[in-house]
Amino acid sequence: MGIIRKTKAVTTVLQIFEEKNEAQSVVHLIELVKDKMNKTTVYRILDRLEADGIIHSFNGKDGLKWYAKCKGCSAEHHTDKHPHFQCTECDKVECLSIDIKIPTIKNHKVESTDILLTGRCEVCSI
Amino acid sequence: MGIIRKTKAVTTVLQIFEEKNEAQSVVHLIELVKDKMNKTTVYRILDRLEADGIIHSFNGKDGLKWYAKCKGCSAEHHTDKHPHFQCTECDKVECLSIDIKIPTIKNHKVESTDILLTGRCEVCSI
DNA sequence: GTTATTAATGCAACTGAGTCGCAAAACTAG
DNA sequence: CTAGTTTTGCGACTCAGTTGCATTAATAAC
Ligand SMILES: [Mn+2]
Ligand SMILES: [Mn+2]
Ligand SMILES: [Zn+2]
Ligand SMILES: [Zn+2]
Repeated sequence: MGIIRKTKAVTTVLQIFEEKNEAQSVVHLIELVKDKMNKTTVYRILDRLEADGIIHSFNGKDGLKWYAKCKGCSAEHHTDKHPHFQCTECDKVECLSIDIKIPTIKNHKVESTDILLTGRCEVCSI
Repeated sequence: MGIIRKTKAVTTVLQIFEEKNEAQSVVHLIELVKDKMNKTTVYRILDRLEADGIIHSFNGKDGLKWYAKCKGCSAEHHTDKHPHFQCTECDKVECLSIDIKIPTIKNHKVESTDILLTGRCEVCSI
């Protein structure tokens, strides 16, 4: 599965991730490209890009869905797992390249870990 | 603010948390009491109970809002912070009383930490 | 117990993110 | 260029959560 055809819409969405180089909420993304494509298309393109290991998704503090570029993932192996930080002031999200140790929980099989830190970002904590 | 009047509806909601003694999704809670009160009332009661430090809220894996009883919190001090575990099979959520160390992130002021682990619970991992 | 005050509730309408089905358009292979 | 398949637009829909307002119920004062 995943991206098969490189359409104009796909290129437009990918360019946003390349240029801005930071996490994007779907709501914001839809706003950015609203003159170029339908919101349903945005959702579907993001789905395919994620299935291909090009971007990854997570939920922000207000429950909205966000996406950011992956580093070294493929359709088969989504290896780029990390926590996220969202600023309470400016709402920006950063992918954190820190490793947080999760202790084993007896009789439970942990399959995934979602960590969202919130607080003041570098710019907003001045 | 918080709970001021102990109404029938408030008592009903509180009883559910006392009896079941496990985390409840708002959607499930509304279903449980749908013959006794309006869904808006459920949302408002949960808000007030949370403001009073009696319950705490978090988002489950599918983005739905969940609540569970607090241990030792008050309206002023919400001290009962902990990660949650949601089963991918049965959807149940557990409050985990484990402590996960978050390293400091330079130039960032971390104010809160939301951790959701997903996987197989004790019952479902057999 | 009665009354006045104010908080809590019910109800209906609304909001907004995300989804679905289907016909039309755009790719790609041959 | 053509046929086969994927992608897109569009409109309608779903569903969790919210809002405004009129009504009801809890509490306190008397
Ligand atoms: Mn990330
Ligand atoms: Mn909990
Ligand atoms: Zn910021
Ligand atoms: Zn389970």
